[in-house]
Amino acid sequence: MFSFVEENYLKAIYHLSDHGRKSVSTNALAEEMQTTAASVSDMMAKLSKKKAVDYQKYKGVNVSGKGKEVALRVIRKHRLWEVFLVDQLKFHWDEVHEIAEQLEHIKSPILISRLDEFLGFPKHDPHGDPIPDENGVFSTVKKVSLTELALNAPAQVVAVNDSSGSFLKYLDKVGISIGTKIKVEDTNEFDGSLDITIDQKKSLTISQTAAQNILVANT
Amino acid sequence: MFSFVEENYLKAIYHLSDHGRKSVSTNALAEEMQTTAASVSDMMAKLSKKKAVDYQKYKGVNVSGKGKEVALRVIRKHRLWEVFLVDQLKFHWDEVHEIAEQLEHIKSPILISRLDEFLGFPKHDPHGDPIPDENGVFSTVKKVSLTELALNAPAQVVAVNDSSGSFLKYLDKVGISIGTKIKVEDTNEFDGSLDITIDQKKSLTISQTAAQNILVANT
DNA sequence: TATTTTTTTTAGAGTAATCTAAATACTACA
DNA sequence: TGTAGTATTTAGATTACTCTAAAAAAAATA
Repeated sequence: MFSFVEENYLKAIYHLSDHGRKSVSTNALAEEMQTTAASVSDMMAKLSKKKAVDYQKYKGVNVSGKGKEVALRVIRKHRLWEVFLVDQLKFHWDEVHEIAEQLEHIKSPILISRLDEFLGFPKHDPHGDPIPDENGVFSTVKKVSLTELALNAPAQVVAVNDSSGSFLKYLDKVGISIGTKIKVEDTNEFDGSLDITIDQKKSLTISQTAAQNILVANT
Repeated sequence: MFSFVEENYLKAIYHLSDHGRKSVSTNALAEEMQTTAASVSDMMAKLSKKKAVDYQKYKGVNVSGKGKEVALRVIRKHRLWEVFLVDQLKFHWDEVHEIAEQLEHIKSPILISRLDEFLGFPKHDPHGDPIPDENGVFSTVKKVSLTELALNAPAQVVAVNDSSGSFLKYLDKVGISIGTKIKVEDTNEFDGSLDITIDQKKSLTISQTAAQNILVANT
C-alpha cells in the first residue's frame, strides 16, 4: 500500500503539522526529510493522487484522514520498538531512535499486537511520548516546558522536546529522566536560567535552553 | 554496502549452493527468487563487480568469501529473530518465517548482539537450524532423515527439511517437535511408511514422505 | 556431428525515488 | 502597484531493480 519512503513522508508531515493542525511548507518538509524541494513536490503529487495528503500547489500540505492513519500506525510501531529496546534489550534511551526508524517499517499487524502485549501495553515510549493504540488514539496529558512552570509547583518530567544524543546525555549527567520529580525554586532574569530541585533533594541550575526542552506535567 | 535485494540474492545463492559447495544455475536462482532469468543475470553482473559472487557467464554462480559472510550475517539475524518470535512473543513456529524475512534486514550489529544475549545465546532456531555466531561459525551436528535411522536407535528430532505451514501443522497434530525423542520400531516395505515411538510412549505410523522431512540426530 | 531444444544473456523499456537547473508563482516592500 | 527576492514546481536525467522479447551460447538428441 505505502512504501517505506511514503511512510516516512507521512510521518514527517504529521509531526511538522503539529498532529495535522497546520499546513506544512515544501521547504520545511525538504529540510526535515534531508532532501530537495523538488523531490518533495514530486512526492506530494504522488501522495495527493493516493489521497494520503491534502495538497494544493504552492499552498502547503497536510495529512488527510488516511495519511494520518498511516502516520499514527508508523509512530505506534516506532514507539513500541523503542520500549522494547530500552526495557528488554537494555539500550539507553539516546541509542534507540535510529534502530526504531528501521523497525517501524516492519509490516505485520500481528507482530505489533504481540509486541504490545509482551511489553505490557505501555502508554509512553522511553522519551515520554504517548504510544497510539491500534486505532490511533493516544493520551494527551497537557505538557508544559519547564520554563512555563509556576514557581514551586510540584511537577514530573514527562517528555523531552529534543531527542539528540547530546541533550539526553546532559540530562543523564544531571540526573533527570522521565518520571523525575521537579520543582522550580527560582528564575534568574539576566539569562533565563532556572534554579530547580529534583526528586525533592538535589538542587541545581539549568540553562533556559535546557529548560525549554524539558516537558513536565503538574502532579 | 549491500541493499536489501542484494542480501536476499546472496542468501538464496548460499542456500541453493548447499553452503557454497556447488554452483547455482541462473534458472534455479530465478525460481528461488520468484523473478526472471534476465533479472538474475543483471544482478549477478552487479554482485560480481562488487566481488560478492564468483560468476562466469553461462557457468553458474556461487558466493565469494565476502558474499558468504553477508549471507551468514543475514541468516544469523533471521534465525535469532525467529527465536525471539517463538520464545518471547509466543508465535507458533510455522508463523515466523515471513516476519523474520523482514527483520533480517535491520542493520544494527549492536542490536543483534543484544538480542542474542537477551535470548540466552541460542544455538538453534525454532526449526532446529543452527544459528551462526558473529563470525559465521555454526555447529553442524550430523543430521539424518528419519528414513535413514537404524531400527531401534534412540534419536532426537533436530530439524525439518520442509518448513511449509501444512507440514508443520501435521507435525503438531501428531505431537512431533524439535527435541522430541524418537525411535523407529519397524519399516513397512510396501509403501515405505515407518512405525515409530515418540517420547518413549506414543506409537504411530508415518508416511515415507513425512519421514524424509524429519531430521534427527542420534542420542 | 548437425540440428533441435533449453538455458542464459543482451537489448530496450518501465517504475520509484532522487537530483540539478530552469521556469513559474507567490510575497514583500519601495 | 510594480518589481525584487524567495518559494515552489517542472523538465530532464540518474540509479536501482524489474520486465518482455530477441539473440546467443550450451546441452541434448538424432
